[in-house]
Amino acid sequence: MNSKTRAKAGPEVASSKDDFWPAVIEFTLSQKAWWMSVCEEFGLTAMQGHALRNLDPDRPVAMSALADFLTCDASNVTGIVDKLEKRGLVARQGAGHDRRIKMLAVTEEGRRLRDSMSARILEPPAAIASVSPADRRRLAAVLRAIVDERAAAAAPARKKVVL
Amino acid sequence: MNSKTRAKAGPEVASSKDDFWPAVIEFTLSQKAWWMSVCEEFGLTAMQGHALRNLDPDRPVAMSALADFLTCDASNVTGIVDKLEKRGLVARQGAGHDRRIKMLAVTEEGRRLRDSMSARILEPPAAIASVSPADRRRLAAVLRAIVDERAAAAAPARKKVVL
DNA sequence: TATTGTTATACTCTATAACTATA
DNA sequence: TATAGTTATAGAGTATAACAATA
Repeated sequence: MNSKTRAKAGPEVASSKDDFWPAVIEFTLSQKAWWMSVCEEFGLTAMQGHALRNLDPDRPVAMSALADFLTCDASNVTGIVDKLEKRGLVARQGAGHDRRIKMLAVTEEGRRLRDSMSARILEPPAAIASVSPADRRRLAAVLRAIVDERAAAAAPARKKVVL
Repeated sequence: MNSKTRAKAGPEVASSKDDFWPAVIEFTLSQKAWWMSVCEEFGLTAMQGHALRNLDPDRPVAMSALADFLTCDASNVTGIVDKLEKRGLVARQGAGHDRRIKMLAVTEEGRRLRDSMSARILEPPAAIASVSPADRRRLAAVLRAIVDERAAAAAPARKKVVL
């Protein structure tokens, strides 16, 4: 049921142009389901998966940085990290220079799970095999431009470090 | 912080190819935040927005069909529809031929809100303006192919009506 | 005073299981 | 028996507000 089955769609004008953005939106929805299923494979919820994905096995990450990445409140991160820590995937550590800050380190078990999940995520769908390198570059560029555009619109007063 | 800042990345092989899929994943995340903000504009949660989007102003939709679209349990849909109905955006109706089934009709107020939201959603980001019609067709086809592939993998024994 | 993270609280989303009413 | 939807319950995510420790 892809629907939008309008009885009569009226004059078929610029259909190829108008289909692009709807296709992008439809794509996004399918990705959500895909992400949940991937996380489920590893016994994680969607947010726990996002959190673990953002952590760095080589270098502890501050709670606040994780909250920033997940775009959710710090109090929320506390609960999410609690569950990851209870499962032994991450560990809270002091930051040393600033004792308010807590850094999140990935445990050995967490690293293994994270690596497995990364490999799983990066399995490209078969459907992109036929796409030429040029098209890949173009599509990737478009998607990144949209990301940047939306991010700029959503966070007008964010850090926005101008490297 | 796009990171993956590996100290030494080794031989830089096929970098343009390997960046494609990561770009797609990153895009998906930004879309989630975007969708939430759009729904918020209209006083809806993300799921309420999805539900309203799937309903048809011209033709009532069964609860079960909505559950299917949202890929969540029927008991969950009950609560989501409760809130939409309490706000006067949708109304439960009998199906006539099968009195177990409840159809969801969009109210006049619901239709207005839905139309506004649709218009808002279909505002294409400025970033896609530079993409040629030919590229749009190709890129849309890629995205739809991925959607179909993932849907087929996720729902092997689904209805899958072969129109 | 301001910041980092936690706790308390409340609401939404989520699934499972038990239930009602149909079929 | 099987199906459509509800209710009860419990776990997870979510934000706000109040708080402790630290800067």
